[in-house]
Amino acid sequence: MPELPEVETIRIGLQKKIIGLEIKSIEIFNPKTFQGDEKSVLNSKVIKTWRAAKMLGIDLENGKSLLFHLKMSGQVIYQDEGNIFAGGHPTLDMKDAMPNNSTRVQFTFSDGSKMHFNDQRKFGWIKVINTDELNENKFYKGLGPEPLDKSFTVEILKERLLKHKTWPVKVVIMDQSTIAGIGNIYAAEACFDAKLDPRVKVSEMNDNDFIELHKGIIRSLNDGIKYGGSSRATFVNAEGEKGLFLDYAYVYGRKGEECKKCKTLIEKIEQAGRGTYFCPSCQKERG
DNA sequence: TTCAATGTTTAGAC
DNA sequence: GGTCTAAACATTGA
Repeated sequence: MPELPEVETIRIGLQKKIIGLEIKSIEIFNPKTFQGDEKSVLNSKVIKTWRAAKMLGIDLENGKSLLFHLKMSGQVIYQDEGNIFAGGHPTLDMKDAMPNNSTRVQFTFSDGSKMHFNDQRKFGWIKVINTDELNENKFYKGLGPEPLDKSFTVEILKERLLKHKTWPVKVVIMDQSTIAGIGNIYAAEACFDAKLDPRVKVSEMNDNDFIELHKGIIRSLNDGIKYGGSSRATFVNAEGEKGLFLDYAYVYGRKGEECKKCKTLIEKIEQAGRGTYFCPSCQKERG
């Protein structure tokens, strides 16, 4: 499940490869995945790549931009002479020949290299927009502050969270309009890191909780980037297999397993229709 | 066979 | 409008 760190890993990889290249052709295998006029992005140089929350952007010289959203099962796989670069949802077939049966869109660049947008569940999308109309994009417009930006301070976190005083902390940090880019996995991990019970309401948090949560969010996201960078960014062999992805998680997906810190069994509850994992001992509810 | 899983959008109820 | 719930999207695997 690609979240902010996975998308950032992809962006860093693409940045090194495609700046200055032109898209020569686009093959669309699943029409719903690609929105907009694909011809309008051909034969124009890539000038910039960027990321906002879990959205990836590629700006072109002709004033058009491509927006990507991987949703739950998207992957971006880039291939040039002898190299494969892949990021996103980890599956075994990532390292196989492309396109495969989850490939939805294929881009061919001016140097002959190819980029594939794979998406098992077809929830992800690619959109063509005018670069200067990005601010009108509904998703982009509604985003909260970037948690890895230097300007994201404890004060900002507190201010954003207090907009939803009655919400449980884990639910509120997943809300894209409150903070950008945190999904179910990192929300759970950030709470664990901050030793916060995910059910604690914002109104029940004290100053120390905000400080710890701020650290927890940044630490788990950075760990994710580090992890993505080291194990998936440039794999050429069997890396990218399922198990690797969540090996570093303390609580996510570990129901009934021992907490890595205190050996208490990890519990799972439901919050806002999503699974929440936590250690009942390390993450104590406030009194 | 049914159901949970994921991120986001959209719709509806209070 | 805030807040909450649920369905929808597509697919897989338990």
